[in-house]
Amino acid sequence: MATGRNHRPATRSRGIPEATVARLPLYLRALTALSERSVPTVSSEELATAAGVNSAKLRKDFSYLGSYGTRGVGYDVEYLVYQISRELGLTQDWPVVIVGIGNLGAALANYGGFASRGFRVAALIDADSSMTGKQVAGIAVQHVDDLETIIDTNGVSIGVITTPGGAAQQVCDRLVAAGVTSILNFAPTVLTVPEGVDVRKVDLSIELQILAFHEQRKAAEELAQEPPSAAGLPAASEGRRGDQGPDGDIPAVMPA
Amino acid sequence: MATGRNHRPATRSRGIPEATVARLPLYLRALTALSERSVPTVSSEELATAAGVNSAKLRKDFSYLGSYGTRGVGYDVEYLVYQISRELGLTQDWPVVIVGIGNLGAALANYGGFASRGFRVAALIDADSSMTGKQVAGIAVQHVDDLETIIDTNGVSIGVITTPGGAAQQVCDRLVAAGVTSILNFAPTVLTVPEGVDVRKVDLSIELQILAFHEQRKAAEELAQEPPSAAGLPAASEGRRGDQGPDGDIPAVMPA
DNA sequence: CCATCTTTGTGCACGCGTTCACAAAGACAT
DNA sequence: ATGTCTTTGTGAACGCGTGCACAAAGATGG
Repeated sequence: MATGRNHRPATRSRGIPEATVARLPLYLRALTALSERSVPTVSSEELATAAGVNSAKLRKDFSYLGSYGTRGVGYDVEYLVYQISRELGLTQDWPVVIVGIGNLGAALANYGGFASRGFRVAALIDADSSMTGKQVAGIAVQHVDDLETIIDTNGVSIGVITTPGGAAQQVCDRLVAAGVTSILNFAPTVLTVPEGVDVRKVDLSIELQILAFHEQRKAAEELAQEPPSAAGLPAASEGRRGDQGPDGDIPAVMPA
Repeated sequence: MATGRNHRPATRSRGIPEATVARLPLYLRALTALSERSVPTVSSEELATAAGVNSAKLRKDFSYLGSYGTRGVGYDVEYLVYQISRELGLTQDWPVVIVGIGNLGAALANYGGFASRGFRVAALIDADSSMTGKQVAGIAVQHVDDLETIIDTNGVSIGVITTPGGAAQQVCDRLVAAGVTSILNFAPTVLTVPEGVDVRKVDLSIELQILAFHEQRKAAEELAQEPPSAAGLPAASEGRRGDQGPDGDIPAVMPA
């Protein structure tokens, strides 16, 4: 995603593989839970199951950060929490703006998981004038006209876009021009940004479509395994699928 | 993310690589846009830029579905829309339940991108009795006590969890027991499910943490390259420059 | 101090996904 | 028909991520 031009070959940021970075927050959450239960140390095996990953993978991930474990014992929970937090940059304050205060924007504004991890909602911005001044999650919504000023005075470098698809690119451009260098995009649009700006995309409908694919596949498999019971229409159309259908193609069939 | 035991070995569902499946919805969206503009055919190069990917990758992706293009011309838009829709199982109706009608649940219920792609919100479910009967997105919220009945009578196989983290596993268990085999989880929890159930996770705070990591890295690099000038506030970046942003794109959204 | 036991850290092999680069296929003009 | 031009489809190479399996490191007990 991101730029319209092609990207570099899966950059390894400072030696830490992207895949590992993506898992660090997962470990952090599991560790935080342990910390709250005052558990002093944890083995790679335990932590791995808590985070839902393979223990070898976890150890390798940690090895990129340095050697923070003790053989025969495990990892010191508090120390690891600190190290991962530091690595992810969560020891500092990240002011964030949310643009587009519909249901989703409001949901994010209310989401507790942010504040607890160094993210502070600095401002809520919407294009609808009738929203301006309204309180959402205890914060007054501001008008999009003031976007640049807001970014500037708050030193915001991370922006969240929850506008309709049509407005996203335009908002993105303004955010970037105002100095934002990281964008979390919830709009169903491919954003084009200049070099040096990071974009991450969360697309609700895409996730569902991927699930549907697997769901369909499961249904088809089940049907195929089933004995010659009356599976829907018995007689069956003659050789359907005239030309297309990559070979062993099982047409769509609904389960449930 | 499922834990029970590990899942099929990164299964290539029916020969189509996971990575490709994850991109199909992206292509579909771009194609739909073209279709609405009555564009008859499109080349791999054009479609690739519209979808934000590499053209070679796109062609290879399509090659898994079969040979639907015409050399020297490109792909027939309408035909491709149909083929991908069919492949993803979007030609059929998928009833979906959303459990946990807070801000996020409401946002999803209102999200237009669902209905247009074969997904139908069959029911909204919440544990709070005072919510029961309330209309959200034109649908009456039902109580979680009736969860099993709702799943059963509507033939639901896909569930969306937007509850607080604490309730997620419990809800998940009930959904699965009632017959749901695909779950989209927005709660910040690692779900454990039996074999054969797919879970995809969307974690808002994880996405932000990944952005923070890269943001911090960019700031650090800039600082390192900068002459010993006072670099002001760490967060408020200023000097835009043609550096490289990481783009190896590993979504925090994981397959089960 | 030595033996044993636990758990980390990592070398290695394997497989998936990406990308390049090009031959084959078809369109189109002459 | 024949030649030229465009664009697909794919063989092959490469790089990243994963997981196994084990040696090294430290804890613990006698």
